Amino acid sequence: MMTRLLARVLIPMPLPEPFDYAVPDGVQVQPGDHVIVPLGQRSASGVVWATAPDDGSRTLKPIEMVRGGPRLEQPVRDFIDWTARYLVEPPGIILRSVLRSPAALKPSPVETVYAVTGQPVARMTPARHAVLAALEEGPATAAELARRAGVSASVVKGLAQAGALSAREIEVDPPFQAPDPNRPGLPLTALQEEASRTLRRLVAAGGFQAALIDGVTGSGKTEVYFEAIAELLRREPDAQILVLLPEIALTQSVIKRFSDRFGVEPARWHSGLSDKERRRSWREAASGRARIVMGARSSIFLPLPWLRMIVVDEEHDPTYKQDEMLTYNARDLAVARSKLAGAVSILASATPSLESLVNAEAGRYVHVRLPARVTGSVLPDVELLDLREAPPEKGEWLSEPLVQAVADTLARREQALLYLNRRGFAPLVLCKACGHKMKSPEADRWLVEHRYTGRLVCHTTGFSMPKPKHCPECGAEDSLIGVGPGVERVAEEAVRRFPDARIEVFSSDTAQSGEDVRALVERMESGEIDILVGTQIAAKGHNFPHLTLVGVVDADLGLAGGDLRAGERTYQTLVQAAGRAGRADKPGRALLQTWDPNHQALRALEAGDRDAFLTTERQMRELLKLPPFGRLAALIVSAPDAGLVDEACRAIAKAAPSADGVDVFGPAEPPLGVVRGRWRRRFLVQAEKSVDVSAYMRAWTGRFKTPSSVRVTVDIEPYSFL
DNA sequence: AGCACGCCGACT
DNA sequence: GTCGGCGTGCTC
Repeated sequence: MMTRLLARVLIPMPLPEPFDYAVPDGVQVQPGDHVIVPLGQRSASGVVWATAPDDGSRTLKPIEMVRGGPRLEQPVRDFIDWTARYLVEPPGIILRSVLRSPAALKPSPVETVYAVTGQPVARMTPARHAVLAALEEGPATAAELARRAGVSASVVKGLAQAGALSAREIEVDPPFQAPDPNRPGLPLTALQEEASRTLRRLVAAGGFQAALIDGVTGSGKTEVYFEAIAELLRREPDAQILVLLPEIALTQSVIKRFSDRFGVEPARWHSGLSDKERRRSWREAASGRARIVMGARSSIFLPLPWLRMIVVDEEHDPTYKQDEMLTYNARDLAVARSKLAGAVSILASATPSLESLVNAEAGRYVHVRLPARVTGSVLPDVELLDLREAPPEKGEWLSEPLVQAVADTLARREQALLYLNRRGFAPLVLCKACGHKMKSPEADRWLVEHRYTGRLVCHTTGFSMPKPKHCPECGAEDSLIGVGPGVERVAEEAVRRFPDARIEVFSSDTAQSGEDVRALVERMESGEIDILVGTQIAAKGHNFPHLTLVGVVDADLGLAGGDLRAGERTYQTLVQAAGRAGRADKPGRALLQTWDPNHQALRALEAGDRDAFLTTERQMRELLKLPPFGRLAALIVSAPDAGLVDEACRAIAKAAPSADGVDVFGPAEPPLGVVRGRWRRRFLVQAEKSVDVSAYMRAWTGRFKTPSSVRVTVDIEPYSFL
């Protein structure tokens, strides 16, 4: 008597748990298999999570069919389960993040390509000749050859029939080549060699290990973790390695360095991939054939069955934290995933997060320090410019000492960067007649004036409108004026001050694609630009050999506000911006304009004393039991009107479980009180380190019900909270 | 997430 | 009289 089986199937939808289905006779399924199952009135795709004997106590619908495609292996399924619990989400939501390319479950489509056989052609015609000439560029499909030769595809077929061409089936999405760990890398300095030896030992030890590479900009962190990758590939040629990078703009240079070191292109993964690239990367990753994947934060969800190492480059970068759709921090998930898979985690940064530093100090992470710059040049001199002593003219933003420093730099035929983390022309537009402030219709935010496009733009929602001629409040004509500086206005001032200099603006508005960024970076490298006025995007990872002066227009920006990490983030950004100056053989200078020259973060930067800054920052967090010395979570409630959200919040507040070592604050109005027509409120949960906040949030969200128009989301370890 | 069911307003 | 709005609930 054969015992019947049931399969627990996880469906990529917000269902609370996997659903049970009968396994039909003669059908074989294993955990990880992709299946089609009936769900209500329709069919859904899902993944077998477990199988068990079916005792027949319930009538189950049968599995409709087993699909092919790379099975989701145990470590991947464990990661999905763990992440769902940690983020307080239904597991199906995490599965949906993993199955980002449904087309990749099918094998790659094939196409027929033709190559010359060398056999002489009996009847040569001009058309046939053209095709043979076109083949000098290499084998191609009939359609492609016909296009190249300007003839019809039947000429190609005819040549194949005559034996002059051979036909071969190839995969449209070809596998990635295996990287070669034994190619010589760049020569390492003694310090890099020592760091790389530490990491190689870590790899050799096997199992879960975490390391923090803590090295100043230009110290060669990349080369050091490349050696750890090489060591792993020498030991386990089938191992998979995931390299997380903060954003696409940066991946170009790192990918190039990777290709130079390992002789092949890595698989790539980010939101900008075409369907075809996405399908190829996903399939190759999931099948285990792609050894190296380099990608943005969402690649933490790729199904990598033989994952042995995760590198998180620029681990402190706030873009690892995603706040839309699913709220997660890819860096935290990376460490957890390594632990589950018995893999190595390598976090790298010039300005590590306090969380990682504390982990390193406590011995949970191996601390690898790289103090020197590879090129031998030192970090720039950092000087604070006290704006109280030398205030700029009204309506201007560059103080006299900064202007003088730029002039000196230009006189030496070197380059200057003016850094201001504000896009557009002016961050606020108000009516000089009535004082009305132009606000976004969908969010409680100021509209930013963009003069290049002549529009007012909301940087939160993307809303934009032409700048109106009349004030919408009082009707006064031409009364709307931009207040405060953005990069466009600073560039305008720079043009006024330095009419002969070649000045360009570098922001996400002027460089929208990776292509634009590359072109701008090239112009800067080749010396076609004298003064670059840039936002955050200009402060990251580019190597400009002739850049010797960085002027930070507003070093105070970002120090205000109730963000826990504001000081840390400002410090990190300023170190990065300052680190742009003087990379090759020329020493650099960084001038920071500030109204508050006694601020700790700025003083520490001026003294080049990271430890002093970190020590006070650390003490503050320890005292207040904030991360990493305590835990935080937020509960965000939103609804289409204010009354509804307040009513829901009253019920939610009442449902908060009381627990030892847990304090609940709120509801408060978050910085973005209204987003896309939805009113928002936020509860903040502060707990002791030993408390499982995810479990607490799960218990809480299970204890109230809200109408369908009210949305409740959980944010574990929120980044900004006010 | 989808999809059905259900209970109230303006239409051939 | 019905068509259709979207609020509520269920899907193994």
